[in-house]
Amino acid sequence: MTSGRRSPSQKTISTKNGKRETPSLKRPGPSARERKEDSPSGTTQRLTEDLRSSGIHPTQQRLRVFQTLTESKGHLSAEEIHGLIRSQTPRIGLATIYRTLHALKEKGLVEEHRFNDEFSRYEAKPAKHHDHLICIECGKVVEFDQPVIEQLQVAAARENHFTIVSHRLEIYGICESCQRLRKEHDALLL
Amino acid sequence: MTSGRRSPSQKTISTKNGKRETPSLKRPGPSARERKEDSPSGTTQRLTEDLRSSGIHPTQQRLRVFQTLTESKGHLSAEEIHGLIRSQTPRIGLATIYRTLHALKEKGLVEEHRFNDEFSRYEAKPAKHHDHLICIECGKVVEFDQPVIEQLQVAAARENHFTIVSHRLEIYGICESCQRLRKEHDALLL
DNA sequence: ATTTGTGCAAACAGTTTGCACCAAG
DNA sequence: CTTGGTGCAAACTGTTTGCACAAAT
Repeated sequence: MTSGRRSPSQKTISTKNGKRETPSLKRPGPSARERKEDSPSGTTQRLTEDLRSSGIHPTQQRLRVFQTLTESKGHLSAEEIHGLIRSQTPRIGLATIYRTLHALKEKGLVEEHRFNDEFSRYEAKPAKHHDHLICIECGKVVEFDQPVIEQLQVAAARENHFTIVSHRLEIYGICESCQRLRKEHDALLL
Repeated sequence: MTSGRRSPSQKTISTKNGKRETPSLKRPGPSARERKEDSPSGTTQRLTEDLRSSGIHPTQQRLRVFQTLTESKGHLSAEEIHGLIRSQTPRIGLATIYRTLHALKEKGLVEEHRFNDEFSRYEAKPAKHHDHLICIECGKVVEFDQPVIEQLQVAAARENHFTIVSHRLEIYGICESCQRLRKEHDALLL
């Protein structure tokens, strides 16, 4: 009971509505390739180049996904990314988001996280590795890094004859504002 | 394409077979409460007590789940637990496994893990916290503990004004035998 | 008789896939 | 024309839930 599965979408969209009625209104603009949209000028170019040099053909959609991840510095779910992009470019499929994320992840351009036991969240891979502090009340995620951890893991791995590929340290706790909320709440009960 | 989703069950059992045909063969034995089965003598008693003192009414099924987790020291998925129990006690539902795991987790008797990005795996909560070393080739999990990590996380949390509740450190790498396999494989290519 | 737990099947939610169509070389 | 990418809907998979029945008090 009270199984709190915070879901990004409230309900499954009843898949019974538009059954390929008008496959026409696909491309409103012109060639649709040189459009820079309304993003900060040079940024798009750089991202495009990043994709290309990673062997990912930079289509509009892929660029949008990558861009969304780099701009909003948070840890977004696939559906959140979908929603954000959709608000500007209506016709993009969730499947494309997933396919793109898969490719980006494979090429090392994004990282996938599964905090607590929720669905996957993605972030553009940062220059230097960092770990996460997650609030179990509100879900807030704070990044931090502790270079010493790197050495510790080497020791642990060596003892067990493992070759390290990566690591993941997540600290679960209660953030400052939630602590405050708790205190207020407790005060009311006394 | 090569989307490696290692699944504990190959296929969904086509839910079209037994539609409540014979709700009879439920309880083969006698009162079915005092049965110790074939487990090491005193063990069952202790586990029963553990459950009871945690406020979980110790039914046959719950006991079985808990017992399976404590005996097989590994990190089992719900379906694996189901399979193991089923081989001795045919009629137990997967839903019961999940409900029990949920209860056990809530009471702090088991821990849930989601290594890599697979399904959940469970382990009986050990006396002292430990972390995991996971082989990305074969999925083997080795436990280790690094008491120093405890201090580091305290520091990281304090800086960010978090109250620590728990942490999770997973190191992904390649285990000894898989390293050997790789070398052999590489040798063949030269 | 009341309460609690269970098995089963159906529902869910996140993710993946099959396919017809679109877009670029 | 060929190749690869996309949108859509359907399939899949791990997990949860509704419900009728069973077990224990």
